[in-house]
Amino acid sequence: MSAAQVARSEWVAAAMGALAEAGYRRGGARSAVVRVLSEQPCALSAVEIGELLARREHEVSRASIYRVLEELERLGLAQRVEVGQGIVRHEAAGPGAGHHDHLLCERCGRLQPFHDERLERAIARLSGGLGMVVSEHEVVIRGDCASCVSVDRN
Amino acid sequence: MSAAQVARSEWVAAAMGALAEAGYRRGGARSAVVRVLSEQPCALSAVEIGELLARREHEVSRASIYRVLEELERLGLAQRVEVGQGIVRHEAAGPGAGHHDHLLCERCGRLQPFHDERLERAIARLSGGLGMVVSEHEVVIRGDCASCVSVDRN
DNA sequence: GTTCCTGCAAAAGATTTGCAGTGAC
DNA sequence: GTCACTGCAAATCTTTTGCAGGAAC
Repeated sequence: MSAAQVARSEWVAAAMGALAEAGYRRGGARSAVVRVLSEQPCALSAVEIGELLARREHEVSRASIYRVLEELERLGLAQRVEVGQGIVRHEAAGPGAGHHDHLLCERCGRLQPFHDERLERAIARLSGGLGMVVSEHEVVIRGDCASCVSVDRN
Repeated sequence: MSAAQVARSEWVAAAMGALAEAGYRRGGARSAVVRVLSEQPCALSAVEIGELLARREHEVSRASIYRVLEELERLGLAQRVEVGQGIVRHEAAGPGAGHHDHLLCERCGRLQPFHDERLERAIARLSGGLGMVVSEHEVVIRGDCASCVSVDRN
């Protein structure tokens, strides 16, 4: 099991624990959404989550997906990532989920995670002086990804 | 006239020029939207732009606002800022508009601009090594703003 | 006069809500 | 047995599109 997989299974445990502690019971839709989120490298839209679930486990209603995502976000276990096309994407967040930021290709729409220590330090330092209780941050870098640019050259 | 106001009027001129150069004529809705954007310190939603215009100039149809914003974004004169509630906000961007990043209060929903040189440098340095042609970036820091926190203390 | 710009109305999506049945505890 | 969870259908809201009249050039 890779380090990332271990971290992800820790996130599943943490998420289920936090949900239980908040008085939620563990219905099928809820754990299915948690499981799907834990396996993704990057953010998914509610529709994509629904499609994945339909394909790999069993159909879960769109409304339930939205409700579960809302709960997870309220508890700080998931994070909204809003980037392009008016669609909201969601990904695992909080303890065990591993923070990352995002690269968005403006041509193909692909969203990729990345991480940079220097950037994180700059934000941490900055956060101290804002007069605001900072809970999280998000960086989106937009441009044309390598594969789109190389297609262009042909 | 303050430095910011000068910059903003430069942006209006640049935007109108770029639009003209791209073959657009100057209809009422288009210049009204450009003017409203130029006066705002931070991003507005299409609905908010419509309300401001209705109050201060004259009613502009929602569809036209969306069309103008789309043109401006295609020309790099405006930028989408997507942050919470599935609503897309828009703000002036490009030459004369002054880049800034965003602070979002998760309690009151207020969006404020901020700028930090160290952060910009970290992102510029990072962008070089991504294997991607970077066109812009956006940083959103979320948390509870000073006024919301002080309300809490009372 | 031609071509572009706008507003209106309808359409298309995404997200939320109300309600009744089912399942967890 | 009670209360929470889920699915379904309807409602809401934002954004997009088609079309006809009006305005810029």
